[in-house]
Amino acid sequence: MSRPNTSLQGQAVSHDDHGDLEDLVGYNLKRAYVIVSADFRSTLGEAGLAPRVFSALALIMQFPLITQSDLARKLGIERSGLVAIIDDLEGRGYVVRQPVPTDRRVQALAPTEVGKVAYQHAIEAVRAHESQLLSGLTVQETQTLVGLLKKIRSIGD
Amino acid sequence: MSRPNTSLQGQAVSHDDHGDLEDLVGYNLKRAYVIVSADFRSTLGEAGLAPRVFSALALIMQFPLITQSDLARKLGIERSGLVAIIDDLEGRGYVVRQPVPTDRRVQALAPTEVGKVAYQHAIEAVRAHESQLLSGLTVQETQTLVGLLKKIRSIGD
DNA sequence: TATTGTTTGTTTCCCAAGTAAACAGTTTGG
DNA sequence: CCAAACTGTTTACTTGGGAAACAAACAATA
Repeated sequence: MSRPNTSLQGQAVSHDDHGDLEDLVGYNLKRAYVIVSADFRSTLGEAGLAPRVFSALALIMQFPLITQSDLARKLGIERSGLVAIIDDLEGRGYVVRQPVPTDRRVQALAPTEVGKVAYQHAIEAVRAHESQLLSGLTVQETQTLVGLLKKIRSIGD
Repeated sequence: MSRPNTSLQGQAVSHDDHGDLEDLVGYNLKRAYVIVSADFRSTLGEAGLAPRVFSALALIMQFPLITQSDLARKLGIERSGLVAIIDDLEGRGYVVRQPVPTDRRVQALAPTEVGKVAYQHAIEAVRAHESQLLSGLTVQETQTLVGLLKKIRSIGD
């Protein structure tokens, strides 16, 4: 309980007082995420795609005819939550739900032509804004950051 | 529109197809945050402090007698949102709202003795779990990560 | 064939986190 | 002194997401 530090890494803990929170990965992760996602929203504007809708569209572009269940798995959310996202995309005419003859339970998700060009515009805008937001970081630093984040992501199988 | 890349950094974009999302900082940030915050919640358990409540407590420990407005500013949330958080902490007996004679609008936040020991236990548990969750990263890498995240945080003034 | 178990998309209900707007009480600056 | 600004708070709203239930469809096995 009051044993100071028996961690694997024997991290020195450096117990000054710039505050405990500043050393926690989770806290910094959240604060940084808030900033980046706010930038994302302002990029795609008022009636633009929400982050999760954009992510879904991106994965549909990458894996055309993917199933809703598979997509939910890739996104790390529940199938039930995906319904509204696909409704959104279908409502914009970016995606269609196509019946699959070989398995009448599933509906494959296919991007429309409109969806394709809309996505291209979106991804360009997002990339541009993101690289401008992160202009305080070198390309090296950004790559390092992404690499480390992926390393964390890989923990979750 | 179809201009490939006019970004400040001239990042090579490497347009293979491992998917656009994987290169976006925002996406990786979010996915990583989900994992770390899930770990946080499992650390503090069912009836434990929510992340934001923990953060508030940590800042109250660091800045005793801080004002609710100041705390909200430090946390980057609205004053209105902080009310429920302080209600939570006060309900647990970890914190008290103390009237301040010199300014009768404000109520200074002070940790109780119970709050202090509860916080010590919590921060130790959080640190232990976090360093175990991130045992796939070297100490160096973790420090680098935190440094880069702080750099992003510093963008938001 | 009939039955049992599983998967898919969906609906409905719920919850957590956070913002925006309004408000009364209280400073504070011109 | 009075208007402007600030404090904590309530209420209503939005967003992102999970849990449970369900009918339709499929798979496997008796």
